[in-house]
Amino acid sequence: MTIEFDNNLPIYLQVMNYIKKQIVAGKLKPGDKIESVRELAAELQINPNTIQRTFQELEREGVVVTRRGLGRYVTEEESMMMRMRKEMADQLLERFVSGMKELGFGERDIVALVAEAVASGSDREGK
Amino acid sequence: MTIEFDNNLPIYLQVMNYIKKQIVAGKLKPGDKIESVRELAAELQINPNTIQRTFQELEREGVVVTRRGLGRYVTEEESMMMRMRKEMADQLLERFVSGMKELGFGERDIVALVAEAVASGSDREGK
DNA sequence: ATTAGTGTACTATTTAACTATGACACTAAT
DNA sequence: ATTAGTGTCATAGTTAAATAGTACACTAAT
Repeated sequence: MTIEFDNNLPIYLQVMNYIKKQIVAGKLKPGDKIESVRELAAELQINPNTIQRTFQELEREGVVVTRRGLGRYVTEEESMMMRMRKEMADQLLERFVSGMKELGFGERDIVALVAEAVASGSDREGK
Repeated sequence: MTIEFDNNLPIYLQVMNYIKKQIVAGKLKPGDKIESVRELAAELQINPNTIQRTFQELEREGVVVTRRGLGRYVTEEESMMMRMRKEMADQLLERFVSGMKELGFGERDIVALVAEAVASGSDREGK
């Protein structure tokens, strides 16, 4: 379990996204206990202070809940999950489409390229 | 002519992308003169040193050519343009598709969402 | 009470990005 | 020769991110 770090983006933001994705994808479910600050820091080889900041932000966003002395847990608010998923997807979509248009790609090109990219490197879907 | 700056990404990288997009989209053509360091700095309200760094990187990548005392010009290498366009599109595509999959979207969903997003907010294309 | 595992807080240091300023070298036009 | 507009370089200072190390408070289990 490692993260590919992009040097041009703050680490704490990248870890935030890493956690969010795990939640949205269902790998972390509402109420699940999250790794401790020190554990995650050791695992990702990051300073504990940086992980602390990561979780502070996630708590500010309402994604996780802290029980002092016990640990951190994924929020039980189901609506939060759906909202997060939609927000993150919308952002990905918007950036991608506007980016491609800025490169001069037409609408048909964009759809075709996605269809192609999505097909390669994956099994055939059921009917 | 302004850039929407994202605080989480270095300015010089954002300006680099801004220039590259202009070239790839044909708004800047091979051999075209580019705004001077001081001009662009004033226009974007950025320190000239930051713009200088932007262009240093662009030159290192072979995107622009410098004629000392004269100014900077878009490279004449046509192949460079095509390569850049493909590289930037591939990167956008890859990040988008892998991002959506990490959020738990299926292949059909992804294509459908793009088709929808691409259609809204744009004129009807000719046949 | 003690212990181990939590979150939290604080100070100090390093590094990269950005800014602010000033100066110098080259080129073309006058 | 002078001038204006280029790119280039150098020094210094500010800020945010990340690190390093230490310490404290809370909780559950023993």
